[in-house]
Amino acid sequence: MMQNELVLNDVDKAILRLMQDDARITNVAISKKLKMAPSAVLERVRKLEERGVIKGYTANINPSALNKELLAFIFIKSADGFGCDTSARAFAAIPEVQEVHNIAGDDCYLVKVRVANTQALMELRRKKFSKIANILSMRTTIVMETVKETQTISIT
Amino acid sequence: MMQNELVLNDVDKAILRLMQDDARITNVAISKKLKMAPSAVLERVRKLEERGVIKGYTANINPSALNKELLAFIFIKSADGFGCDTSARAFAAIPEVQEVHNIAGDDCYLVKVRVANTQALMELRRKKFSKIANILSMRTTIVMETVKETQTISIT
DNA sequence: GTGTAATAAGAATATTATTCTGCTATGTAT
DNA sequence: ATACATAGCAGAATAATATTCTTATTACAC
Repeated sequence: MMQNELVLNDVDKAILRLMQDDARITNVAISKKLKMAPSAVLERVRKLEERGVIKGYTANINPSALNKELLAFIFIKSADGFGCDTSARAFAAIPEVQEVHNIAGDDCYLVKVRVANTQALMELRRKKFSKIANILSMRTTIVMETVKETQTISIT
Repeated sequence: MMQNELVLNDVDKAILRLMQDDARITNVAISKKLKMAPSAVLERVRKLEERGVIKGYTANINPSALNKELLAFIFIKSADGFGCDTSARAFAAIPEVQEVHNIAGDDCYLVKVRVANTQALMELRRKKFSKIANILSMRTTIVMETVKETQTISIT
């Protein structure tokens, strides 16, 4: 039998902690920290990838280096029916859109976007969002300062 | 002279694109795609790291594998004075908090949290947030479905 | 021209990744 | 209890990669 599809043991968690902290850590480094053989670590990492526990690896780039210093959240009311995420997919297809969430309470979406400046934000709204059907209203909130921004999940 | 502190050329951008897409890509693989020597790529990657263009590398972990399936945004009004981010730092120190933004318009914070379920969210509010001084009010918005969630920046 | 700095290639070496084999523990069916 | 299958890990051998160092080239300032 196998029922370990969803179960992570302590070794898995330790690996995830290390790779979440530094995705470019070597297998050898992991194996030393965990006092295991590199081959055993490799096997576990592969299984974590195969099982979809690890979805991928990303480099975190400084937004200002790419002249993308303006972060904003846009609340969008849409005429999409229940279970229909047509406009959500359209939002997601825009490169400047980092996140699209269907939020409770107001039958609307919360969209996180990152652009160069307020002018670019205006252009994004006019040229990209305005083309998307079903949008009833948009409310934009601009971020003045970001104190913390990670995707890190606390592994206990 | 050197004024390249902030300037990225096409090679840099190509490297960033590749590493943003897959942070565990090898130097050799990058060098083949870019038709360069591995040593040259390595030198550029190191400089990107040193200059802070690349802030780090992260493994993207499936939240449901870690039983963190509830995402929520909390809008917090605080009595912090201007330029004072005492409570923001307190928010950032909480492991379940993934993002803390100082947003315009309502002298308040937008905090993104990831927890197991609604019960855990309640506990987080009671045990962690309620201890933080200066909080005037909190409004929580629960995410029902996430259509897109990345930190990826479009590199043009 | 001359010097300097940045950039990249190439070769040599160190380190790591990967594969494969075998061992052990665990659980299951007979 | 015995036999069998499976998961997990270690160890060794080999393939691949990372890293260092040297050299060449270019661009640019003086």
